[in-house]
Amino acid sequence: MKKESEELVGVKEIARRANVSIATVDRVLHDRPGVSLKTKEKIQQIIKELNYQPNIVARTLASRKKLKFAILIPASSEETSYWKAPLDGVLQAEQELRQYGISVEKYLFDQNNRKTFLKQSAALLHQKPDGILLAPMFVEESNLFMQQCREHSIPVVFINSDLPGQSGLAYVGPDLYQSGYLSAHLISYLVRPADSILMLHITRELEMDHHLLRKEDGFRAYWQEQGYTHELITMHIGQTDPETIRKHISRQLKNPSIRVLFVTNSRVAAVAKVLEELDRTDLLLIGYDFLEDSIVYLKKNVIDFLICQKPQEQAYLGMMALYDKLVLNQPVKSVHFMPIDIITRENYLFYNN
Amino acid sequence: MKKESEELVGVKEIARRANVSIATVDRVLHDRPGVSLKTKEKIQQIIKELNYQPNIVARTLASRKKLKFAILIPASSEETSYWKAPLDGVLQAEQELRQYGISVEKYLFDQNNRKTFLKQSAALLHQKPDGILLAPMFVEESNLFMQQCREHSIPVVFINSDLPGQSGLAYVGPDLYQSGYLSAHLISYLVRPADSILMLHITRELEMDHHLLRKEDGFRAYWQEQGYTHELITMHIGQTDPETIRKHISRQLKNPSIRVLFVTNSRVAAVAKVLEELDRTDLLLIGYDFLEDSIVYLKKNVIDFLICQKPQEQAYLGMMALYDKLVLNQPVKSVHFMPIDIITRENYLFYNN
DNA sequence: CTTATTTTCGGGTACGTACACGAAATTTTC
DNA sequence: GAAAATTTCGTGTACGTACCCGAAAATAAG
Repeated sequence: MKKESEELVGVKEIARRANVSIATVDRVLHDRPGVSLKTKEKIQQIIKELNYQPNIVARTLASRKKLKFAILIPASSEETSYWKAPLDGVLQAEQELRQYGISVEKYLFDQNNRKTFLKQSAALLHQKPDGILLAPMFVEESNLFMQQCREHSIPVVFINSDLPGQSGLAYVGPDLYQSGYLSAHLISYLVRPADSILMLHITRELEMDHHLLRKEDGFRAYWQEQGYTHELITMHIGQTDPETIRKHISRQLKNPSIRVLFVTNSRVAAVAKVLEELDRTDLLLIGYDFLEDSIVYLKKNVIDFLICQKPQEQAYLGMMALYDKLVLNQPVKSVHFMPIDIITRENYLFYNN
Repeated sequence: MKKESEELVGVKEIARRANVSIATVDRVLHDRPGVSLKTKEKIQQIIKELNYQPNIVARTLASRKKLKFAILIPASSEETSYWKAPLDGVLQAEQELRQYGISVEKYLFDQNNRKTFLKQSAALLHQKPDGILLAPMFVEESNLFMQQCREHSIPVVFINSDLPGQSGLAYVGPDLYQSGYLSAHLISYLVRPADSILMLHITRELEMDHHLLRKEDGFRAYWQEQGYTHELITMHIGQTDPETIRKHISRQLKNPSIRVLFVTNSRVAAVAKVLEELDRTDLLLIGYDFLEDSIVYLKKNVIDFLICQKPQEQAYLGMMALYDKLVLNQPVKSVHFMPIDIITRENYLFYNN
């Protein structure tokens, strides 16, 4: 608890006290060679005494070396435009960071194709960026990637989902468990005693996206805590084309007790389309993310609730965390959970994705 | 959607194109006199064409005029040390903002005394700060204060509670309604069919802190939605000394059906003390805020849940919102809700206030 | 038309740090 | 011992903007 109220001192004052030039002080500050051990120690002593804090503004202005950030996230696709929002957040951050001399390299991969992840991650590392924003969709591949980042001491910020057991610089995204838990809570209002619930993981990756499973965990935890006895049918649809989805769902709906469908990602729009075609809009449908397609069905009463987690802000804040760390040299919150927003046809107009 | 990818241009480039000196360009940029209408228009035209964005870093470094922020929040008191956390957040922000040449004037008032608010707010305005962080504890007085701020065009950020019907620059704090709603949800797990619930507003101000009432609204909304029929006893204790609190509570506890106590602010510690003295720690107690006193009772099992809303971060983020607006000239989120954290004796050790 | 006044403008320095370059001091070499 | 090599250090400029001060141009006053 030493007093922080010392007047702002600069290199000039340090140089004056040490009877050297500011260039020498600067060399010590950056641990550059060309300073005798004796004067180096003297200067370090004075720096400590004065609790010198470099002026970041001046440093940024004068600094020649420009930082380079890189992002590695899925591309927005036909299947889902979800990833457009995070990309927008990145662009917003890029806009603001440009005047600090920071450039942003964008590497997008196909979230249904691990190979593209590997390829893009290799290309990214080849650029030797100073900081990375990563959506770790594939656990194994991401772990390998993190390994390499650690070797190059490049800080990594996760968004959208965490990487279990990996310590990046920070995670900015939903509390997936809570998110599933909350969905369960919502659904508990809608469900009647004898109803069954169909939980749908729609993703092409065989080893299901780990974050979907964490949502399921949260969901089941709530259900168990409440002691509910409704039948809970989990289903993984590995093909994401409309026909396959339609086929699987219509088969399941032969079970007349199913009255609630819970889709664990943004593919809820595809399910809504199917329900509409099957003329089963009487079913209750809950899913994720604020996509245009989904909003259409929300308006039409096919989708009942959407749960959103500010994807754009996730990416924006993730980029800013890199800036805080690498430019301002500030400590960064290691976990930043986004709010869990509930969207209905009553409030979607006011929602800010 | 014009492309933003233009190279970064500075005043120098503008001056070159306009065949004038950078000083003249600067005068136009700051709307200072001494430029003929003709050249002024020419320069403005070029500025627009180039989509010139001033370099904030250089601007901050060169700027002579230092910004002054001011805060107007309750002082930490004997009654509750709650307000220590927001003050810490302010200090943290001050530390970071100092190198941008920003100073922070602190005005603290007694949250039990409207007069001190008036006095301090007058003193504050006399300083003519460039931005204000306000905890609007007293509705009427705060409205008056906001009026004056508007006249001087000083942006104001609210923390802790919003000011209904007033439009400040931003609000950073809890969603009070949701907070009460969540409390109700928590309590619904604890309560048994025949139990009564005692809701306690402990505050000296006659017109109860409006934010307590909003918590009550949220609470009652949940209760109603669920169709619960438990007796819900609301009580306002206007004296905050231990004896009065003890007297009121022990009187109420004559009612044997009361099994759950919900305290709508940090005075839950005082209630816990009473329950301990009365040897009624069997009662369930839920309250607000992560204060040392309360944690003691949480550990001792007298308090069952605490609900916290990151008071330190509220203030920190509020200050940074002023910085974003006034220095970076960036748009600011008008509402920033804090997470609603649930603290128990199992997880309090890991909580970051 | 000359002088005084006002308007318009440019040169130059400052902000605090980074770093190139060359000068001075020291050490090494023969 | 001097010359060469090396180490150590200071001077000066740059980053992009703000703003002082004085010069030049335009206008007004006599």
